[in-house]
Amino acid sequence: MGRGKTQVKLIEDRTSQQVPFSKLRSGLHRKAFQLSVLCDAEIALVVFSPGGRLYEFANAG
Amino acid sequence: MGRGKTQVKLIEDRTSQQVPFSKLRSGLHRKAFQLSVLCDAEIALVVFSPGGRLYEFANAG
DNA sequence: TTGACTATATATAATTT
DNA sequence: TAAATTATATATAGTCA
Repeated sequence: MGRGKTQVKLIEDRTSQQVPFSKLRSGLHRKAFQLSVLCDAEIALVVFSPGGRLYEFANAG
Repeated sequence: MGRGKTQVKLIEDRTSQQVPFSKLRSGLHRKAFQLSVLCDAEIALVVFSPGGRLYEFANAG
């Protein structure tokens, strides 16, 4: 998306991963939230960054 | 998205939830996959539909 | 950097078949 | 009708402050 078309392939450089990781993770979280609200779905989402940091989303349904 | 703007609020009618649920769940899965590949992230995603069906995505990192 | 912008790719609501 | 299409809303890659 955006100005360039992205290949779904590994961004090799760890530093270059950081901004995309942050943006995509945040978008994924938003989508999970929307699905949970719109369709009354229970969702758990767990993401570990390459650096080993944990991010999670969960709703109680 | 699409032709109408969607409110982030519960679709009350269970039948009317079904198509959006299927589309949004599939989009969420795709986004999770993209994040896992692009940024070498480990992700687990668990979704229960209102009907109690389980959908999951996980990558081994 | 971290965040804002914006041009453009993508996702999807409504529609059609 | 379930799948394909299409028009449009949304997400985001690249850019810049």
